[in-house]
Amino acid sequence: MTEVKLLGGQGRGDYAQARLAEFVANCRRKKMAVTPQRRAVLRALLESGDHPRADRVYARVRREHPHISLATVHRTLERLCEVGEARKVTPLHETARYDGNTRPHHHVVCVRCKRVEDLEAPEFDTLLAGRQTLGEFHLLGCSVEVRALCHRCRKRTAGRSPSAA
Amino acid sequence: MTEVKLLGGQGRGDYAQARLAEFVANCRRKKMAVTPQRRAVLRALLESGDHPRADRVYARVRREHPHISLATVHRTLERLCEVGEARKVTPLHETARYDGNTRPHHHVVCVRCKRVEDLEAPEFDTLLAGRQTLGEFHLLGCSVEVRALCHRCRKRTAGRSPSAA
DNA sequence: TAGCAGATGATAATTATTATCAATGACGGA
DNA sequence: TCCGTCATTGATAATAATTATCATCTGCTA
Repeated sequence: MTEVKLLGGQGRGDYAQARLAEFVANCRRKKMAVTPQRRAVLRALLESGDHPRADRVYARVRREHPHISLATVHRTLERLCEVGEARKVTPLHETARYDGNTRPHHHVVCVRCKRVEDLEAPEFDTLLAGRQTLGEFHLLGCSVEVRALCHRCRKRTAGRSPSAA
Repeated sequence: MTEVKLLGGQGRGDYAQARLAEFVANCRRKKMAVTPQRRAVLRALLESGDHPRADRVYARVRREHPHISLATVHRTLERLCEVGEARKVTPLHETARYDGNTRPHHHVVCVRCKRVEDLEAPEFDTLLAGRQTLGEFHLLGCSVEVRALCHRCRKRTAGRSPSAA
């Protein structure tokens, strides 16, 4: 059986404090303004151990910051992802794509042009194969999305590291 | 190096014909009406080897079927996924979720309530570790989404197999 | 501390998807 | 083969999430 570990919502307390301090330092380094709104959005994100949608973050930030705009929350979350302070748990293509191939398979997605190709990689499936459950979860299967740059996009892309990592 | 294989757009010609015949048979078995629209949508999906969005499918279907409604295309694609004739290449939660945890990790998502938990599974990453490219793709990393049922949802869910597989 | 580039708030616009509902047509039974 | 029923369709309105716009404001460097 392979090593897989569920992580509890560990984004609380000290961790949040440390990350917030790091964030300020990183902003200074990157010449990115440290505004109260940005701090508040990141704090709200770190304090909610789950994976909130923008509107949940908005609701939480408003408790301390009643004047913040929803647009700012959206913008800030995107910004945080760009600079590597957060991750967006969504596929690279925002809108639904459909696939007529019903055999089990995974996908490679170009992070730039969002082109999707099918990928056969039975290894991925075998990793969970022996396992029925994980903590309180009853496992059904898994989908792997391999992030990549296609040939064409690679030629045109300068280094903008964290957003793709 | 592990066995991973890119699949070309193999959804053409004979394959489409066979799948279409199967589809009709499956509909009969499941008492689901076989309408020209449904046939056309599935054919369009099979004929486009890529992973089209609903609007692309709509555009293609309209060439033969100028009166079809966009709503029907959306409905039909969803329906096809429900009965296992197609797959939706999108996370289970439609709207963006954000994650303040910047360590590399994956996710478990409950297919019913869409709850997301972090998952540490280095094994997944090692599978691609030795590999720089895959066909014309330059690899960057991968995200695994493990589909599961959380404890609470499991208790309330009757068997509706294909949509979750 | 002044000035400016970048950030914000308010709001409009856009985009994808779903809901509504009357009209239609697929399909099992006569 | 025809008929009645009920799922499906088309047209359109509604919803929901996100992005664009733009005037105003504010961190930050000099």
